[in-house]
Amino acid sequence: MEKMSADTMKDIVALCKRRGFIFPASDIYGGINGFWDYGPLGVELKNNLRDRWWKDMVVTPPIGPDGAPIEIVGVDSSIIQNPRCWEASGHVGGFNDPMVDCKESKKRYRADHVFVLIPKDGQGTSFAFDKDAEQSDIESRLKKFAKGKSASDFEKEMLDKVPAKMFASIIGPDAKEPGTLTEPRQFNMMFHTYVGAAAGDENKAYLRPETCAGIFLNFKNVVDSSRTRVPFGIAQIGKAFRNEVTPRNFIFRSREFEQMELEWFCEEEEVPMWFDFWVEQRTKFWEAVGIPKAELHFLDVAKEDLAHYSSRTIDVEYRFPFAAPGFDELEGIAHRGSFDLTQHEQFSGTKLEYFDQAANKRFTPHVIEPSTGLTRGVLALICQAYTVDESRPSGVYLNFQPGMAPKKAAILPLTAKEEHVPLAQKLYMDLREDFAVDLDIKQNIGKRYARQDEIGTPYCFTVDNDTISDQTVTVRDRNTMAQNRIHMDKVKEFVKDRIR
RNA sequence: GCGGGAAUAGCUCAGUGGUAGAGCAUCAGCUUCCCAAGCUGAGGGCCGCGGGUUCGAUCCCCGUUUCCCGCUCCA
Repeated sequence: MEKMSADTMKDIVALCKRRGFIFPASDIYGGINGFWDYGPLGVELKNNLRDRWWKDMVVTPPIGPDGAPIEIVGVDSSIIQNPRCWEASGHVGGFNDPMVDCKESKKRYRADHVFVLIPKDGQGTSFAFDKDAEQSDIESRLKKFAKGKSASDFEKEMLDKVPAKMFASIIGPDAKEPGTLTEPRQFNMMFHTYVGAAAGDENKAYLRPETCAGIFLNFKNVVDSSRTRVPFGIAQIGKAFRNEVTPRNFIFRSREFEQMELEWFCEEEEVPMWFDFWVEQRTKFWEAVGIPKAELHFLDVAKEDLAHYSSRTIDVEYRFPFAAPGFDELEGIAHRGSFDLTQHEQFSGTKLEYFDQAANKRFTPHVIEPSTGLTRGVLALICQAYTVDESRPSGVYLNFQPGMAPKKAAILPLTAKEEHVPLAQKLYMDLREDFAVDLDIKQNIGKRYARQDEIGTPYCFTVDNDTISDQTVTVRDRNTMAQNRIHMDKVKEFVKDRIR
């Protein structure tokens, strides 16, 4: 397989559009930044990955360390919730960073990460510094530009606390002239909307920036209604929305995306064991859907980079072509502690403790969260499958793991002759009861194989003259292009054996 | 949000101040017992959108949107 590069992305994007996997949203209007639509094959691929995740999590959850299957149930919560839930989660206050741009240095700063030295006498210019600036740098800069004043002549104030009218006299951290800093602008990652006809602050609501909140909000409902016992998990798949500053890299960072999240509730003492368990399980999942372990990277997120709620996070990263030879995040497995349940308990006034009847104790479970982007997963599958092969007519094929392929098989009469078509139709009608399959009658066989290669169909079953006499068809393998004969009655079993 | 580049058929791209082309794809027919995407033909674009200059703009200028690259950002 050819080495991945940033250029590969262009070819992948073109193929995705040409063959109906992914289109720009609002394409005929010129698109809209950060939004993408899934076409006929894209939606099949996405559903396959989604269904596989759901099956592995909710329908047939993994075997636990004690040898018994663990317990996971699903929910499907609303995208819009009571806005107070986002205050509890920290999204309203937490990701509302005021940003400042410098017109001179073209740099952007978080206003709460920059401090300003303001002259105590109110005269002359003020100096802005990054919060991590070295004391020696501060002094040398003052010596150079402060006209005889020293550090003791200044008051320190964070930039986001400085009134906007004073900005004209501030020299930015990387600037030489005063007045180049723009006024702080709020960058809130959450989309907001209004519930009801009248638009006003009192009915402002948010589109969820992640699906997990809907799980925590329903923790009590699930426990009360489903006979689940800690340890157990609640899974959810759904859309989430983030007003990304810069959507980039095709569907990798988009403003509307789809998540598959599991919140695993357990006792605090068992967290390390379950954490390792989930890292292993999730790795197996990605391998099973066609991502080799060699293309994955496990990043133990450094303490200083951890989200406020997490004491440990492992990012499962994939070698996306735009990141190669590096990696970018595909899934995050986070220990969220009891942060969410505690927060929602406080903000809602509803007890979210768990009562263990056997041990007769009451506690707030800790949470391990394997959270992955379904749409990022789709991109990873496409990138992984994309294989250049100059020797074949299509020049490229998609090497999907058969279970993930949008079409599991194509049924092709070798010619459009009367004898071949009815047999192919019969096989098609039989197979489509169980699998997504194509029946393609038109044009010569080479063209049809090439077309199936390009959309990643793993098997082509071809009806020829021998089929008429002995009911066998050829199976043509996408990756090897090799052919074998099997009986028509065995075709369904053949496919079934290979798609899991 | 900043800087740079790009925008012409579904895709990849040529092209010229006088209202457009190729290859592939799609469709029809032919051919073909298996990679021959071979042969013949057809459909398809007010050249991203809006302004300006000009007798006339796909081409020159400005704005805008989208995409790509680099920053920034990514709780």
